[in-house]
Amino acid sequence: MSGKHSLIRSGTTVDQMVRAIGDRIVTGYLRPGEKLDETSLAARFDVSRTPVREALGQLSAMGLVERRPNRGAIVAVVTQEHLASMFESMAELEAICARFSAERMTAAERRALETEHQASARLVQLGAEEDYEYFNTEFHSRLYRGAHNTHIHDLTVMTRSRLAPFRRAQFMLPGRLAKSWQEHDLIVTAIMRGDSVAAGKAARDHVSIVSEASAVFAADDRKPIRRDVA
Amino acid sequence: MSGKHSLIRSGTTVDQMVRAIGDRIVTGYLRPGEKLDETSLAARFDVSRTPVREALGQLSAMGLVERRPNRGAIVAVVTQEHLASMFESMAELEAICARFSAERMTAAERRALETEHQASARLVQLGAEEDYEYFNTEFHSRLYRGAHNTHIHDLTVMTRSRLAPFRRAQFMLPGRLAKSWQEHDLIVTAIMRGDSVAAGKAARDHVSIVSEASAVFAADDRKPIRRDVA
DNA sequence: CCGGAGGCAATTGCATGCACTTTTTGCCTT
DNA sequence: AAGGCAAAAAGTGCATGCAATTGCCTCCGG
Repeated sequence: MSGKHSLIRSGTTVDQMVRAIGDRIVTGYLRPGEKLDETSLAARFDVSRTPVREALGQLSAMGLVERRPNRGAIVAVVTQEHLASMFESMAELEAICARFSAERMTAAERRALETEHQASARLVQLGAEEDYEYFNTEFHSRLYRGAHNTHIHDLTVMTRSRLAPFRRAQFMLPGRLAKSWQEHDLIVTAIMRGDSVAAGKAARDHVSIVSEASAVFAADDRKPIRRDVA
Repeated sequence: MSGKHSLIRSGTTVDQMVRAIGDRIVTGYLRPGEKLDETSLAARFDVSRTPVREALGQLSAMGLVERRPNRGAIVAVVTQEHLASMFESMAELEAICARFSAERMTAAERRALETEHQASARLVQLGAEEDYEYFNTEFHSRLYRGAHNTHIHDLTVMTRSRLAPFRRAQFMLPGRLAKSWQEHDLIVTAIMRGDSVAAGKAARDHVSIVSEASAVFAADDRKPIRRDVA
């Protein structure tokens, strides 16, 4: 949510805290279950506890942080079951975006999607994981925007960010890039010919496969939590 | 979001404020665009500004209020376009829930759904708007829970609450109760026979119709508030 | 009569302080 | 030595205070 605000280079300390802490969670620098001590965070960012508290409250409202009254906040811990439910939701949301994209993308949007997608083929050949990941993100963002529905866009982006910590691992899997590109290709092809049903299905399958890949890592990765905020 | 927390009879002042203010927004007591003055709210609920501020921050993260740095908070104003996008999203979300419900509801859940639905027929005959609305909410909640997917559940509940201010008006439309019941009946029937496609379609259509009904009211009803939002 | 500069009141943003809750530590008992 | 209890330490929750920003009002010049 708050889609428009996230673009703003906000001056308020609270928003900076939300972004700072949120980023660290989403990028996996802060791991699920890790304790978020108000005083330490305040010291770490050189602000008072108030903005940190407000930020934790907002992150809690977003689901990234879990707050136990009087007992502090921790990075939200997701159970296997909840993780699965998020991936399943993600698949459905992406399916909706792809379906709507197939029906509603403007000519310019279709062109841009296809162009960028074709360009990314080069990155697959080179095995440029990092760069491909960037294109991958951009690719999916195009689908979300192409749906021309701000609320679905917000829900999807939000869900995606909550899944982010569990997705990074997948790229270590060998052959993943080529597979991903082919799946994208199915989606693009369907969208280009305006086949909303096929686009939806292709997008859903794409996420499902990512989900399976990530689930493997989610299983073990979770034990060694205790770690201090630097 | 924060699905589990919302059930807790939370002792913390901030959560009480979130519920108090959030309820007033959702029920339409506070209208979109209305100014939310920290000091007044603090005085009104007899707490200091701090919990009010935190509550406003969280509500802002949820999208119920809009916050302009240094310029105060207002109840979120939704444009016609955004409203439409939320209704469309709602239709898709409900479709997903109905689809999953058709596939996954336990025997007990199906039984309860059908029983309650049949019981509500009586309320239609009586024209008991208020009571029917309660059943209606319960009916939809059953669908969300029946999907057995906590994240979809959260997204749906959240979207529903944001639409709440725009839905109340629809019940003034004559014949609405009977129509609503018949649409519910289509959904229930499809779910009972495990027809996920039909259930999804019926649910989507149901919301779409509500959407059209509400749009009428959204059009005029909203002017006299103070629309200084860009 | 209109438009803009300056100042004032109102309001927000953040820091600090204090009370209360939880957790830890150390001692005593068994 | 293990368990339990109590006091201290740590950390959270909320109130209050002060600086900073905004919006308004006035007054002046054109």
